[in-house]
Amino acid sequence: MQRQAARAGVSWFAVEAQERSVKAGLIRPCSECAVREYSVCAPLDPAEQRRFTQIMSQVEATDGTTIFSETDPADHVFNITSGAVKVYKLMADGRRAITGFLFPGDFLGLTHRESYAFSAEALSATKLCRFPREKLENLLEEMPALERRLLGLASNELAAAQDQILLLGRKTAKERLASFLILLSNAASRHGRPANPVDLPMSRSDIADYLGLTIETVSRTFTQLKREGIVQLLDGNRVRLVKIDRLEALAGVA
Amino acid sequence: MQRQAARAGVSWFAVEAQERSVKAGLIRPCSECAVREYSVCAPLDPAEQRRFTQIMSQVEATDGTTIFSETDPADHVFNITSGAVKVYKLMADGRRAITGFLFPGDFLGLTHRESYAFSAEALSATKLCRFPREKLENLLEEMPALERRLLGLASNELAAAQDQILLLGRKTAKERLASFLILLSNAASRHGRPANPVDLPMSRSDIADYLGLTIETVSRTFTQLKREGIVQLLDGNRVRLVKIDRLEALAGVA
DNA sequence: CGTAACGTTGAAAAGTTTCAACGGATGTGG
DNA sequence: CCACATCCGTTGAAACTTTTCAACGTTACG
Repeated sequence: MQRQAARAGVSWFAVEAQERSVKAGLIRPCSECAVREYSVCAPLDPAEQRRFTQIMSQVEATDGTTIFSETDPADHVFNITSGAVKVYKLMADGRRAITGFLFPGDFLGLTHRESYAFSAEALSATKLCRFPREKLENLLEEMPALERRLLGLASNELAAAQDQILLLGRKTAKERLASFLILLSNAASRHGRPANPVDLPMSRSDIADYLGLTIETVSRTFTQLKREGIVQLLDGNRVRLVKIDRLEALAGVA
Repeated sequence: MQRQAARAGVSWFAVEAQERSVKAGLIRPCSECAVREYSVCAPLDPAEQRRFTQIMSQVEATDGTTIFSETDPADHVFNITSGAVKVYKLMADGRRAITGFLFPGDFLGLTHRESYAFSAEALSATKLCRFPREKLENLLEEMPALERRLLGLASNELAAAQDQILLLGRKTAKERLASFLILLSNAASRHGRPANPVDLPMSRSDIADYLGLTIETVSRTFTQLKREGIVQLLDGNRVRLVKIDRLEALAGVA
């Protein structure tokens, strides 16, 4: 009856991220923030890009730092510059579902609600660009191209969420893990990192809460894939995908 | 190993929905389409609303009609006028996950991809307003207020998807059904329909594929809730929520 | 009125979880 | 520098929830 609650201690302390307000004269080129690098403001002209970067400040979070909690007022939108972030929802008894992992270039906190309905925590040392929501919305009124871009990002997130719903609703543990490894591999190559020995910056507990399983099942399924020669577990939390076709078949070509 | 495949025959035949192209002189007031009624074009002035309705045509679908399939090119966006729609994804072996149920006022098919990555099927007699995607996008360039509205809708959909991820990843069968009944009840009242004897326009099979369960488990869980006096099963596929506080507790106040 | 589709119920089977123990890595304090 | 505690991942065995297989009753419909 009582399902497993999150075992990892959850960091509830407030954000302690360093904040360095960016003076007009000190704004680094856009590549400092992920905004240009990942073509978020590609549709903008230089003057617009400048206005965009002027309302932003930079924030840092170390491993385990809570960036915001579900109940916090949704005052800011973030764009990840470096590092990795997990996004999750909690139940009253501590059960947790990780709804996604975010990497450089991804937006975080886009919502039209009073409060974020989810929490975000850094997986590793992470840098983010932070935009006051109100100022961003004012800017969007003048820059429809940027708004279109955000709408596109939101629709991609929605497609990813639907894939996750299929995974959680209908896939076996083995299929879930296979899907996860392929997802991570694709995300890595999309961000210019090695796709094959894929890096797992998150713990088994995080993987379990992402796949709707327990850490034991995740562990057992890893060893199962290993025994079948489908993957190799390397040190440094990396996994070599040996039989990618087998993995893809298991994942249902996700 | 082999999980249950969808048992219901899936309609793969092409859309046979009647299409009545709307001549300029014949455009009914916006209330005919859900656009004004649900304030989609509230931010628009009358002239803009008129342009908006001019690119739209009306489509009807009967119970079980496939509106589009996952592989279809994403040429149109729909807005539901009346009826109900289920949105789902299929695996190669027929396993199915219903990612959502849509009701009048909801948008359908908003994506920035080549093809819809999901299928949509009418649950009952349904009327939709159909917008050619290209024309809609052209219009959006001139009407940023409408775009902001769509972004808001997308972010709501995303929040709903995350709730569903928590449900599928971490809730028990009983909690899932409780969450589902409360969700339907809230959706009904939001659309001006009775909230308490809540109407279930979908089959047990649909509910099962939405909750990541089997039809048998859904059925057993219904009788369990009935035995505990939490709900009453009425005829006409309606359910009376007797102990709403118990239901909400089970759902985790979703 | 018969047939098919849908929903319910029972019993056995399966997959996953829970409980428990162990090993390795990491970090801290004596 | 080592003893010790802690955290994380792995593995085993039992327990449990849900699924699978099967049968039956009801409803809808030709």
